[in-house]
Amino acid sequence: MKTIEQLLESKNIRVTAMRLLIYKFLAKKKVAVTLSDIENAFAKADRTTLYRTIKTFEEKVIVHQIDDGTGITKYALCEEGCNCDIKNDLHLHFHCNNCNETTCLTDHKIPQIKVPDGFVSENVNLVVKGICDKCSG
Amino acid sequence: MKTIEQLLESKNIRVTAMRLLIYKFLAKKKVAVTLSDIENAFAKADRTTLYRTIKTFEEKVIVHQIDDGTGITKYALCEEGCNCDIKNDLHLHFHCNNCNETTCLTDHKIPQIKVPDGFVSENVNLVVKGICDKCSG
DNA sequence: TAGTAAGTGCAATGGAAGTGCATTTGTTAT
DNA sequence: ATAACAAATGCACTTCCATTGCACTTACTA
Repeated sequence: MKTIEQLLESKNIRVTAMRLLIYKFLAKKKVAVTLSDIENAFAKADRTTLYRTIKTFEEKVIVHQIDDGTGITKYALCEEGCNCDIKNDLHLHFHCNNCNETTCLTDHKIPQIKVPDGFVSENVNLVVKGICDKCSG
Repeated sequence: MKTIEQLLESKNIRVTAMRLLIYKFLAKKKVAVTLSDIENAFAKADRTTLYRTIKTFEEKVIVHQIDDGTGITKYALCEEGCNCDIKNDLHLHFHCNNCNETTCLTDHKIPQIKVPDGFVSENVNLVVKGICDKCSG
């Protein structure tokens, strides 16, 4: 079990107080968060710092970006077994039309998609929308 | 073979010069277009008009909206057999990472996606990214 | 411990989406 | 045909999120 510090160092990211806090925040959340969510959680910190921290995490494949169709980009920690690189998230996401939360369904792999001749598939973005487990209960 | 006028009338949309032009523009294009694309094509017309025209078309299920992950919403004509309603496009889309164009793969249906217990799937957004036929040639 | 590279905060910009209101155009009933 | 009404269009403006430039501070390194 790596500490967060070790994780960051292993990816050549300098350990700072801010980054640890943001990492912990993301880890605590089970769902994908927007930049505003982070901003609200750390009202004292500047928006730019949060933005750039997330971008750094993204580059170093600590978080992945999710476009769930709300028009606002969300972010979630890459899981242990998450082999998404910068451009590819290989699992699917679920967006709840009720509570507006987006969840990573890490262990649900995206089925192989056939594309027409001449098209080369590099990666796939798949968002399922509906009602999540908390809201359907 | 319906004329465009007949098509619009059948959906209770008033036929105007602008709407005919925009429809023809969409029909000529094989790929999904952004509002800016339309704006550039009709420089004399006001952006608001184009915006509201597209929104009208969308409501009346003449075009469908596509979120291809670029952050900019695109629009494409619903095909003859396209049974997408306002909220659901049932086919998948291909986004070319090279030319940045998004194509409807109308005859490629989205496979059934399994979601965990408690989750209710209402619709699915699936965008395949890669290299399109024009760019891979 | 000085010097440098990276991180942070403030201010400002840009792009796309959306809205209010006045004006014009089209439709309908007399 | 034309008056009266409804819908469409154009202009101006606003909002929201994403992004960048620059100054300042903090952290690593020789």
